[in-house]
Amino acid sequence: MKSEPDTFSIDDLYNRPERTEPWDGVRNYQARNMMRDSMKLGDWVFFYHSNCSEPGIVGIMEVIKEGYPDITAFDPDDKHFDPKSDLNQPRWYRVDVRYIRHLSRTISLKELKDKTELADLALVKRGNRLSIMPISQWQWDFILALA
DNA sequence: GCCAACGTTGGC
DNA sequence: GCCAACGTTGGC
Repeated sequence: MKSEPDTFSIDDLYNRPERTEPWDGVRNYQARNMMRDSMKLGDWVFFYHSNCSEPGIVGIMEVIKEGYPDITAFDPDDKHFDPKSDLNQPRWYRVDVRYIRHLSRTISLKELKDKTELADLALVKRGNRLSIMPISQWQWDFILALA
């Protein structure tokens, strides 16, 4: 899962009550589908810092609540308000995540791109702007071993 | 700040 | 259903 550290960093997550945060404001259907359908209680997730001086994976968090309607879509004062999201048929979903730990160092995007073993990782594929992407167990283990 | 690579919108 | 225009993402 990506986040811009200027907006919400892994340190921000660490400092939240219960070190927990609803991952709201996502307004992309593919990312929505993953939160609504694929991410399961207890799943571990890499926290990725995007749009910053050193983009890369910085830590690990855990899904502590599976997909449920993102109520920020119903709030006209919210930055991510979507008038087309119906209360009875919500368009957007979110999951809750909890901080697990920082990695011992940032695994930079550059380093991930340089590993031929990770050629199939969605994150390093050209033009991929999705803020939530799948990862295989094998890829997960490989990346963790780099830290 | 630039710009490539998207995703969305809306006229037709 | 097509596609041009527009907005956003995010690396660099």
